[in-house]
Amino acid sequence: MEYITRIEEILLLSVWKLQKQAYGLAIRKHGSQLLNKNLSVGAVYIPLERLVKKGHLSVWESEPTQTRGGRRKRFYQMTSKGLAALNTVKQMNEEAWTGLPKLVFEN
Amino acid sequence: MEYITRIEEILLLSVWKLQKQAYGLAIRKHGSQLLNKNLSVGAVYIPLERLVKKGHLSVWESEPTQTRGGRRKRFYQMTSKGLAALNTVKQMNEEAWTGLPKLVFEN
DNA sequence: TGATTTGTTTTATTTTATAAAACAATTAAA
DNA sequence: TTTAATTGTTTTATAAAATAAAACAAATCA
Repeated sequence: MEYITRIEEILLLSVWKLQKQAYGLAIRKHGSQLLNKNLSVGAVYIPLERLVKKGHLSVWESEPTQTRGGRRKRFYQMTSKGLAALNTVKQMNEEAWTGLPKLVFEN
Repeated sequence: MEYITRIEEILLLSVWKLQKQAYGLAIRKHGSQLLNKNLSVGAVYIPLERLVKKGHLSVWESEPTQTRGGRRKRFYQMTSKGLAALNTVKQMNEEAWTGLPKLVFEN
């Protein structure tokens, strides 16, 4: 079983969250918020296209809209394979975190 | 805030789980079980040393033991910085997973 | 003393992540 | 109607991370 990287998980979660609004820059914004860190443009588009290539996402392009700079957008959509990968990583995480000694912090 | 990679998370979780038994090969075995995938030796030792360098883990070397092949071991131990990083990734994950549309699978 | 076992380190390569710049197409403003 | 601003994607060049495989090391067993 191949596992997905952290950025792939973030992007899949973002696409799933944004549903019909999941295009590059929106995904970038959402992912940056999740990570609390400004993702660069390339840091988003490149793994997004990799996810498409691997079959975790599918893609369709919209028409331009009549707002300033409203170019066509490249929308991403989860595939069942993508959903399955997200589910796998979730289960893996839950498993990894069970039965652990508590984390204790002395600030 | 820098975030840790998936393999770093797995390794930190393994070290924390194994407590006083956390040396290279044991970590490799535990991490492989978590990922359900055979991690190669390099896939473990290299990021482990990176975690040491970054201050998430500390290290001490044991004496050899009187069992066959019982060489000295290089034991890893969580630092407070490592615990904090684990905690951060946990919170990030919980946040990312809340308020999401349910994952539904049609098998 | 040679084989086996357990362990770490090194090397070479592929994959991923990233920043930054380039490119494109739209509307707003001068 | 030309120029500027805006929103968006693609490309490029580089650094960092992941990985497999081989090399190396030191112990006991037969």
